[in-house]
Amino acid sequence: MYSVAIEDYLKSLWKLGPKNVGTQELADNLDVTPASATKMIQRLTERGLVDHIPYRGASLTKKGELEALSVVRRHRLLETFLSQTLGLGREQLHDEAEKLEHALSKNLENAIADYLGNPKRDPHGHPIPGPNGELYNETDLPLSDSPLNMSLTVMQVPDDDSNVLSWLEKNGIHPGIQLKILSRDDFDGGINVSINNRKIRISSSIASLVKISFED
Amino acid sequence: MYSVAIEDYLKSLWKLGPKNVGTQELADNLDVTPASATKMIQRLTERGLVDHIPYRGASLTKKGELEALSVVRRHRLLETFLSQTLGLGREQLHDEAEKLEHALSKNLENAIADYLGNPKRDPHGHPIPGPNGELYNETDLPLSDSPLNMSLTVMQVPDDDSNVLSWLEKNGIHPGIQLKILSRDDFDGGINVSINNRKIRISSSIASLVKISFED
DNA sequence: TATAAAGTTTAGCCAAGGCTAAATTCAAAT
DNA sequence: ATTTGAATTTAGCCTTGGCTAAACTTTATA
Repeated sequence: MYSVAIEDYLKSLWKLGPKNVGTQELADNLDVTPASATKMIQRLTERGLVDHIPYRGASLTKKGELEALSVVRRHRLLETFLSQTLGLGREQLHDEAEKLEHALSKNLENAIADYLGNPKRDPHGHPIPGPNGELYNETDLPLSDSPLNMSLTVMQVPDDDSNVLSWLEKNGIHPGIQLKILSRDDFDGGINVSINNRKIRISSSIASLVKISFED
Repeated sequence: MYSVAIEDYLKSLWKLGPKNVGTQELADNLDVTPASATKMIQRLTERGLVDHIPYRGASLTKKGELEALSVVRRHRLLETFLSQTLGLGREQLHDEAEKLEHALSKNLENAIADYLGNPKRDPHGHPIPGPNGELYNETDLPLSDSPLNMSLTVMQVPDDDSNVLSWLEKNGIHPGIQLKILSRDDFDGGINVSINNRKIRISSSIASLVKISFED
């Protein structure tokens, strides 16, 4: 239905939203020039996928959002599928799914969802939109500003930075793992956590990318 | 590396080869106009993927053939993978693999081959080229001109005609099945075969698409 | 052998999606 | 209030891969 490029633009707008997204920010995210982004925004606007106020930014229409969620669903189902079947590591999943997501038919999407038992999260803990774009209420919080000395469960890690992912994996941090924040460095925001009686220091930039919940 | 269009042209040239392929035949196979095919043949020739003598036809160079075999390998590995994991029917596999094959990285190709144990044939019985384009000697013969009253093993069915495939499936004909030709209609070439004590008539056009061997 | 038909190529057009350079608009700071 | 700089848009170009219509080869037929 939609081209690879259009799907990529919608996905980026969704990731950067729901606020109005600037041309520069979008262009950076897609690795194109601002001029290219402007042109595409105009095309998407014509197709009713995007609302655009010149010089003010762009945001997805309902139609555009649904299409974006469909891409995100395919992406996350693929990650889950590749993880379960081939046992790919979390740091490999994103790039592969990024390519395959545009070539996944509705049929195959359904077959995979079925095979996996309609999972609610992918291997990074990111919620998988339902077949009609349903996305359940997100309540996970950044590890960076969670309270000390509570038992926390890691719920989400980033999916698109394989360096960060490799570091997290090496230190045993992934969805499902329990940890406790022992102390916080007031200057740089870094935290000391304990995982299975090991102590690890996590920089604030990484900690802000890890989401936790208080449940276990 | 190569675009979807280029990969499709190489694959078609490979399927229609190894003889010189006419512009019309190629265009028909790809559902484009002859003029478009001509232009692409010229581009492929410039890239050293194709040899072209104007008005006489085109054929793959060694480089082009290797690239084509790489696409075919991805296609057949994907068919095998989707069949094994998701249990898709033979008549669904081709179209899905057709889309995904262009988005499959070398890494994923290897992971899938590994997972499957480096299979030599796909679910239609078609040989899967090796990672460097190795294709083992093809000795299977068309069912249409096989001898009567011998125990034959079905080795290959077509992959790209879901109607034919559905008919074959409905009649229990797929790779691995044993059958015997009871008689042949001298006028239209249709044959009467017995499969598990059932008698079935197979038209000559379908019989020419089914390949058999004498081994069991 | 001359001509018609079939197949192929060329010419010129189009849309998508990039780019650079120049013009425009908005916002921030004098 | 003006100016300056950053962000955005426009203008114009490029490549890819389609298309149609017209020209050109080759092959088949009369």
